[in-house]
Amino acid sequence: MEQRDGDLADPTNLTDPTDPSDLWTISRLAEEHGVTLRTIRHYEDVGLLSPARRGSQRLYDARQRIRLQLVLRGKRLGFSLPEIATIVNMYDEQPGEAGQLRYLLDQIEVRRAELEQMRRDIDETMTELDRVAARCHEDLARLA
Amino acid sequence: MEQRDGDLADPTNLTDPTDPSDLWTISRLAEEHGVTLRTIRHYEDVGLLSPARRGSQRLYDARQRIRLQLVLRGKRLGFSLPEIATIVNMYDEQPGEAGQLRYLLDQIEVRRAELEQMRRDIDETMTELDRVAARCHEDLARLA
DNA sequence: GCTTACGTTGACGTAAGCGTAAACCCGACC
DNA sequence: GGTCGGGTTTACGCTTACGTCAACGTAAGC
Repeated sequence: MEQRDGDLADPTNLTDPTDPSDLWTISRLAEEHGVTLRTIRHYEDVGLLSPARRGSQRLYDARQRIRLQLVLRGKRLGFSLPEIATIVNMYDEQPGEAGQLRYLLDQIEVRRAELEQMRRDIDETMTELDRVAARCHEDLARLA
Repeated sequence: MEQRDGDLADPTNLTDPTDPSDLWTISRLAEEHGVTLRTIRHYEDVGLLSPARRGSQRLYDARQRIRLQLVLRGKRLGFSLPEIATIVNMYDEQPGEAGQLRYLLDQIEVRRAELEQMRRDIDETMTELDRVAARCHEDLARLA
Protein backbone atom coordinates (compact mmCIF):
# COMPACT_ATOMS: atom_id res chain seq x y z
CA MET A 1 0.00 0.00 0.00
CA GLU A 2 1.61 3.21 -1.11
CA GLN A 3 -0.64 5.07 1.25
CA ARG A 4 0.90 3.34 4.26
CA ASP A 5 4.37 3.98 2.88
CA GLY A 6 3.27 7.58 2.69
CA ASP A 7 2.25 7.42 6.33
CA LEU A 8 5.62 6.08 7.30
CA ALA A 9 7.26 8.92 5.42
CA ASP A 10 4.92 11.37 7.13
CA PRO A 11 5.34 11.15 10.90
CA THR A 12 2.71 13.82 11.43
CA ASN A 13 0.16 11.44 9.92
CA LEU A 14 -1.87 14.10 8.20
CA THR A 15 -3.40 11.66 5.75
CA ASP A 16 -5.32 9.61 8.28
CA PRO A 17 -6.69 10.72 11.66
CA THR A 18 -6.66 7.15 13.01
CA ASP A 19 -3.37 5.57 13.98
CA PRO A 20 -2.56 3.27 11.06
CA SER A 21 -0.03 1.29 13.03
CA ASP A 22 -3.00 -0.43 14.70
CA LEU A 23 -4.95 -1.01 11.50
CA TRP A 24 -4.36 -3.52 8.74
CA THR A 25 -5.70 -3.66 5.21
CA ILE A 26 -6.84 -7.03 3.99
CA SER A 27 -3.73 -7.40 1.84
CA ARG A 28 -1.28 -6.74 4.62
CA LEU A 29 -3.17 -9.06 6.94
CA ALA A 30 -3.23 -11.78 4.31
CA GLU A 31 0.42 -11.43 3.44
CA GLU A 32 1.45 -11.36 7.08
CA HIS A 33 -0.29 -14.67 7.72
CA GLY A 34 0.35 -16.36 4.42
CA VAL A 35 -3.27 -16.67 3.35
CA THR A 36 -5.20 -15.26 0.39
CA LEU A 37 -7.65 -12.38 0.40
CA ARG A 38 -10.33 -14.86 -0.57
CA THR A 39 -9.67 -16.85 2.56
CA ILE A 40 -10.00 -13.83 4.82
CA ARG A 41 -13.21 -12.74 3.13
CA HIS A 42 -14.51 -16.26 3.43
CA TYR A 43 -13.88 -16.20 7.17
CA GLU A 44 -15.94 -13.03 7.27
CA ASP A 45 -18.72 -14.72 5.29
CA VAL A 46 -18.97 -17.47 7.87
CA GLY A 47 -18.84 -15.01 10.76
CA LEU A 48 -15.34 -15.63 12.02
CA LEU A 49 -14.16 -12.09 11.34
CA SER A 50 -16.01 -8.78 11.32
CA PRO A 51 -13.64 -6.00 10.33
CA ALA A 52 -14.52 -2.33 10.52
CA ARG A 53 -15.14 -0.49 7.27
CA ARG A 54 -13.91 2.77 5.83
CA GLY A 55 -16.42 3.14 3.06
CA SER A 56 -16.47 -0.31 1.58
CA GLN A 57 -12.91 -1.10 2.51
CA ARG A 58 -12.18 -3.56 5.28
CA LEU A 59 -9.97 -2.42 8.15
CA TYR A 60 -8.68 -4.90 10.69
CA ASP A 61 -7.70 -3.85 14.21
CA ALA A 62 -5.57 -5.81 16.67
CA ARG A 63 -8.56 -7.75 17.93
CA GLN A 64 -9.58 -8.97 14.50
CA ARG A 65 -5.98 -9.85 13.82
CA ILE A 66 -5.86 -12.00 16.93
CA ARG A 67 -9.08 -13.69 15.89
CA LEU A 68 -7.55 -14.55 12.54
CA GLN A 69 -4.57 -16.07 14.30
CA LEU A 70 -6.89 -18.13 16.48
CA VAL A 71 -8.71 -19.33 13.38
CA LEU A 72 -5.47 -20.32 11.68
CA ARG A 73 -4.34 -22.16 14.77
CA GLY A 74 -7.63 -24.01 14.81
CA LYS A 75 -7.09 -24.94 11.19
CA ARG A 76 -3.62 -26.29 11.89
CA LEU A 77 -5.30 -28.45 14.49
CA GLY A 78 -7.70 -29.79 11.88
CA PHE A 79 -10.89 -28.24 13.21
CA SER A 80 -13.67 -27.27 10.81
CA LEU A 81 -14.66 -23.63 10.52
CA PRO A 82 -17.90 -24.10 12.47
CA GLU A 83 -15.95 -25.84 15.24
CA ILE A 84 -13.42 -23.04 15.23
CA ALA A 85 -16.26 -20.56 15.50
CA THR A 86 -17.52 -22.13 18.72
CA ILE A 87 -14.02 -22.19 20.16
CA VAL A 88 -13.07 -18.66 19.16
CA ASN A 89 -16.36 -17.26 20.38
CA MET A 90 -15.67 -18.76 23.79
CA TYR A 91 -12.87 -16.30 24.27
CA ASP A 92 -15.02 -13.20 24.18
CA GLU A 93 -18.30 -14.45 25.50
CA GLN A 94 -20.17 -12.21 27.90
CA PRO A 95 -20.64 -13.58 31.43
CA GLY A 96 -24.26 -14.56 30.75
CA GLU A 97 -26.47 -16.65 33.01
CA ALA A 98 -25.66 -19.81 34.94
CA GLY A 99 -27.06 -22.24 32.36
CA GLN A 100 -24.99 -20.66 29.62
CA LEU A 101 -21.89 -20.77 31.76
CA ARG A 102 -22.35 -24.43 32.57
CA TYR A 103 -22.89 -25.23 28.91
CA LEU A 104 -19.72 -23.35 28.08
CA LEU A 105 -17.78 -25.33 30.68
CA ASP A 106 -19.13 -28.51 29.13
CA GLN A 107 -17.95 -27.44 25.72
CA ILE A 108 -14.54 -26.63 27.12
CA GLU A 109 -14.30 -30.15 28.51
CA VAL A 110 -15.24 -31.59 25.14
CA ARG A 111 -12.51 -29.61 23.42
CA ARG A 112 -10.00 -30.48 26.10
CA ALA A 113 -10.74 -34.18 25.62
CA GLU A 114 -10.26 -33.84 21.88
CA LEU A 115 -6.98 -32.05 22.34
CA GLU A 116 -5.75 -34.68 24.76
CA GLN A 117 -6.65 -37.42 22.28
CA MET A 118 -4.68 -35.52 19.66
CA ARG A 119 -1.73 -35.30 22.02
CA ARG A 120 -1.77 -39.07 22.43
CA ASP A 121 -2.05 -39.56 18.68
CA ILE A 122 0.88 -37.23 18.13
CA ASP A 123 3.02 -39.06 20.66
CA GLU A 124 2.29 -42.43 19.11
CA THR A 125 2.95 -41.16 15.62
CA MET A 126 6.20 -39.58 16.77
CA THR A 127 7.56 -42.78 18.27
CA GLU A 128 6.63 -44.69 15.14
CA LEU A 129 8.30 -42.11 12.96
CA ASP A 130 11.36 -42.55 15.16
CA ARG A 131 11.27 -46.29 14.55
CA VAL A 132 11.03 -45.84 10.81
CA ALA A 133 13.85 -43.30 10.88
CA ALA A 134 16.02 -45.68 12.88
CA ARG A 135 15.41 -48.43 10.34
CA CYS A 136 16.33 -45.99 7.57
CA HIS A 137 19.62 -45.18 9.24
CA GLU A 138 20.38 -48.88 9.65
CA ASP A 139 19.66 -49.53 5.99
CA LEU A 140 21.80 -46.59 4.99
CA ALA A 141 24.68 -47.83 7.13
CA ARG A 142 24.32 -51.26 5.58
CA LEU A 143 24.56 -49.76 2.11
CA ALA A 144 27.72 -47.80 2.90
CA MET B 1 -22.41 -62.03 10.85
CA GLU B 2 -24.19 -65.26 11.58
CA GLN B 3 -21.36 -67.11 9.92
CA ARG B 4 -18.88 -65.92 12.54
CA ASP B 5 -21.32 -66.69 15.30
CA GLY B 6 -21.45 -70.11 13.76
CA ASP B 7 -17.70 -70.30 13.91
CA LEU B 8 -17.73 -69.40 17.56
CA ALA B 9 -20.27 -72.11 18.20
CA ASP B 10 -18.18 -74.55 16.22
CA PRO B 11 -14.72 -74.90 17.79
CA THR B 12 -13.65 -77.36 15.15
CA ASN B 13 -14.05 -74.62 12.58
CA LEU B 14 -15.26 -76.83 9.80
CA THR B 15 -16.84 -73.97 7.90
CA ASP B 16 -13.62 -72.16 7.07
CA PRO B 17 -10.14 -73.61 6.63
CA THR B 18 -8.48 -70.28 7.55
CA ASP B 19 -8.48 -69.14 11.15
CA PRO B 20 -11.33 -66.64 11.34
CA SER B 21 -10.07 -65.12 14.57
CA ASP B 22 -7.45 -63.36 12.44
CA LEU B 23 -9.83 -62.28 9.69
CA TRP B 24 -12.47 -59.56 9.70
CA THR B 25 -15.39 -58.92 7.38
CA ILE B 26 -15.94 -55.37 6.34
CA SER B 27 -18.92 -55.03 8.67
CA ARG B 28 -17.07 -56.18 11.76
CA LEU B 29 -14.13 -54.00 10.93
CA ALA B 30 -16.39 -51.00 10.39
CA GLU B 31 -18.36 -51.56 13.55
CA GLU B 32 -15.24 -52.10 15.61
CA HIS B 33 -13.83 -48.74 14.52
CA GLY B 34 -17.02 -46.74 14.33
CA VAL B 35 -16.92 -46.04 10.62
CA THR B 36 -19.24 -46.96 7.75
CA LEU B 37 -18.71 -49.62 5.11
CA ARG B 38 -18.58 -46.84 2.55
CA THR B 39 -15.66 -45.25 4.35
CA ILE B 40 -13.65 -48.46 4.38
CA ARG B 41 -14.35 -49.10 0.72
CA HIS B 42 -13.37 -45.54 -0.03
CA TYR B 43 -10.04 -46.05 1.69
CA GLU B 44 -9.54 -49.02 -0.58
CA ASP B 45 -10.45 -46.92 -3.63
CA VAL B 46 -7.71 -44.44 -2.80
CA GLY B 47 -5.19 -47.17 -2.11
CA LEU B 48 -5.04 -46.99 1.67
CA LEU B 49 -6.29 -50.55 2.18
CA SER B 50 -6.01 -53.67 0.06
CA PRO B 51 -7.90 -56.53 1.68
CA ALA B 52 -7.77 -60.11 0.50
CA ARG B 53 -10.80 -61.54 -1.26
CA ARG B 54 -12.79 -64.71 -0.94
CA GLY B 55 -14.71 -64.55 -4.18
CA SER B 56 -15.87 -60.96 -4.24
CA GLN B 57 -15.95 -60.60 -0.49
CA ARG B 58 -13.34 -58.51 1.31
CA LEU B 59 -11.39 -60.14 4.10
CA TYR B 60 -9.16 -58.08 6.38
CA ASP B 61 -6.22 -59.55 8.22
CA ALA B 62 -4.37 -58.06 11.18
CA ARG B 63 -2.10 -56.03 8.95
CA GLN B 64 -4.97 -54.36 7.11
CA ARG B 65 -6.65 -53.72 10.41
CA ILE B 66 -3.57 -51.94 11.70
CA ARG B 67 -3.44 -49.87 8.54
CA LEU B 68 -7.02 -48.79 9.09
CA GLN B 69 -6.15 -47.72 12.61
CA LEU B 70 -3.21 -45.73 11.32
CA VAL B 71 -5.49 -44.05 8.80
CA LEU B 72 -8.03 -43.14 11.47
CA ARG B 73 -5.32 -41.77 13.71
CA GLY B 74 -4.10 -39.66 10.81
CA LYS B 75 -7.63 -38.40 10.34
CA ARG B 76 -7.94 -37.44 14.00
CA LEU B 77 -4.76 -35.44 13.47
CA GLY B 78 -6.38 -33.60 10.58
CA PHE B 79 -4.26 -35.02 7.78
CA SER B 80 -5.75 -35.49 4.32
CA LEU B 81 -6.01 -38.97 2.87
CA PRO B 82 -3.12 -38.39 0.42
CA GLU B 83 -0.95 -37.17 3.31
CA ILE B 84 -1.97 -40.17 5.35
CA ALA B 85 -1.04 -42.40 2.44
CA THR B 86 2.53 -41.11 2.38
CA ILE B 87 2.81 -41.53 6.15
CA VAL B 88 1.29 -44.98 6.33
CA ASN B 89 3.34 -46.23 3.41
CA MET B 90 6.49 -45.22 5.26
CA TYR B 91 5.84 -47.98 7.77
CA ASP B 92 6.14 -50.84 5.34
CA GLU B 93 8.51 -49.47 2.79
CA GLN B 94 11.16 -51.82 1.45
CA PRO B 95 14.78 -50.85 2.22
CA GLY B 96 15.32 -49.45 -1.27
CA GLU B 97 18.33 -47.46 -2.42
CA ALA B 98 20.17 -44.64 -0.68
CA GLY B 99 18.39 -41.81 -2.48
CA GLN B 100 15.00 -43.23 -1.55
CA LEU B 101 16.06 -43.65 2.05
CA ARG B 102 17.29 -40.07 2.30
CA TYR B 103 14.07 -38.81 0.78
CA LEU B 104 12.13 -40.84 3.31
CA LEU B 105 14.16 -39.37 6.16
CA ASP B 106 13.40 -35.91 4.79
CA GLN B 107 9.69 -36.66 4.77
CA ILE B 108 9.89 -37.92 8.31
CA GLU B 109 11.45 -34.64 9.37
CA VAL B 110 8.67 -32.71 7.64
CA ARG B 111 6.02 -34.71 9.47
CA ARG B 112 7.85 -34.38 12.74
CA ALA B 113 7.95 -30.61 12.33
CA GLU B 114 4.23 -30.53 11.64
CA LEU B 115 3.49 -32.64 14.67
CA GLU B 116 5.63 -30.42 16.87
CA GLN B 117 3.79 -27.35 15.58
CA MET B 118 0.54 -29.09 16.45
CA ARG B 119 1.83 -29.84 19.92
CA ARG B 120 2.56 -26.14 20.45
CA ASP B 121 -0.88 -25.21 19.11
CA ILE B 122 -2.50 -27.70 21.45
CA ASP B 123 -0.60 -26.36 24.45
CA GLU B 124 -1.57 -22.78 23.68
CA THR B 125 -5.19 -23.69 23.11
CA MET B 126 -5.24 -25.66 26.36
CA THR B 127 -3.97 -22.78 28.46
CA GLU B 128 -6.49 -20.45 26.87
CA LEU B 129 -9.29 -22.89 27.51
CA ASP B 130 -8.11 -22.99 31.11
CA ARG B 131 -8.33 -19.21 31.29
CA VAL B 132 -11.85 -19.20 29.89
CA ALA B 133 -12.87 -21.97 32.27
CA ALA B 134 -11.45 -20.06 35.22
CA ARG B 135 -13.44 -16.97 34.21
CA CYS B 136 -16.53 -19.13 33.95
CA HIS B 137 -16.07 -20.43 37.47
CA GLU B 138 -15.57 -16.89 38.75
CA ASP B 139 -18.76 -15.74 37.06
CA LEU B 140 -20.64 -18.72 38.42
CA ALA B 141 -19.40 -18.00 41.94
CA ARG B 142 -20.45 -14.37 41.55
CA LEU B 143 -23.94 -15.47 40.53
CA ALA B 144 -24.34 -17.76 43.51
C1' DG C 1 -8.16 12.39 -17.45
C1' DC C 2 -5.66 8.12 -17.88
C1' DT C 3 -3.20 4.51 -15.65
C1' DT C 4 -2.08 1.71 -11.82
C1' DA C 5 -2.79 -0.43 -7.50
C1' DC C 6 -5.76 -1.88 -4.37
C1' DG C 7 -10.13 -2.71 -3.02
C1' DT C 8 -15.16 -4.42 -3.59
C1' DT C 9 -19.25 -7.86 -4.61
C1' DG C 10 -21.34 -11.69 -6.92
C1' DA C 11 -21.20 -16.12 -8.80
C1' DC C 12 -19.58 -20.25 -10.57
C1' DG C 13 -15.77 -24.01 -10.22
C1' DT C 14 -13.38 -27.64 -7.76
C1' DA C 15 -11.23 -31.19 -4.85
C1' DA C 16 -11.78 -34.16 -0.92
C1' DG C 17 -14.41 -37.33 1.73
C1' DC C 18 -17.65 -39.60 2.01
C1' DG C 19 -23.55 -40.39 1.84
C1' DT C 20 -26.99 -42.61 -0.49
C1' DA C 21 -29.65 -45.10 -3.50
C1' DA C 22 -30.12 -48.79 -7.16
C1' DA C 23 -29.39 -53.13 -8.73
C1' DC C 24 -27.25 -57.24 -8.16
C1' DC C 25 -25.04 -61.86 -6.09
C1' DC C 26 -24.83 -65.54 -2.73
C1' DG C 27 -25.30 -68.67 1.13
C1' DA C 28 -28.55 -69.82 4.99
C1' DC C 29 -32.91 -70.93 6.73
C1' DC C 30 -37.97 -72.22 6.71
C1' DG D 1 -38.05 -71.95 -3.72
C1' DG D 2 -38.87 -67.57 -1.62
C1' DT D 3 -36.79 -64.47 1.48
C1' DC D 4 -33.69 -63.01 4.59
C1' DG D 5 -29.00 -60.98 5.95
C1' DG D 6 -25.03 -60.20 4.58
C1' DG D 7 -21.99 -58.92 0.70
C1' DT D 8 -20.84 -56.50 -4.04
C1' DT D 9 -20.39 -52.59 -7.82
C1' DT D 10 -21.70 -48.33 -10.20
C1' DA D 11 -22.80 -43.85 -9.94
C1' DC D 12 -24.69 -39.60 -8.81
C1' DG D 13 -25.15 -36.21 -4.75
C1' DC D 14 -23.56 -33.32 -1.10
C1' DT D 15 -20.70 -30.45 1.96
C1' DT D 16 -16.58 -27.85 3.17
C1' DA D 17 -13.20 -24.51 2.14
C1' DC D 18 -11.87 -22.07 -0.51
C1' DG D 19 -10.02 -20.83 -6.06
C1' DT D 20 -11.08 -18.17 -9.85
C1' DC D 21 -12.95 -15.20 -12.94
C1' DA D 22 -15.83 -10.96 -14.09
C1' DA D 23 -17.20 -6.50 -13.52
C1' DC D 24 -16.78 -2.57 -10.99
C1' DG D 25 -15.33 1.40 -7.32
C1' DT D 26 -11.78 4.48 -5.56
C1' DA D 27 -7.75 6.97 -4.30
C1' DA D 28 -2.90 8.25 -5.81
C1' DG D 29 0.39 9.85 -9.02
C1' DC D 30 1.69 11.60 -13.61
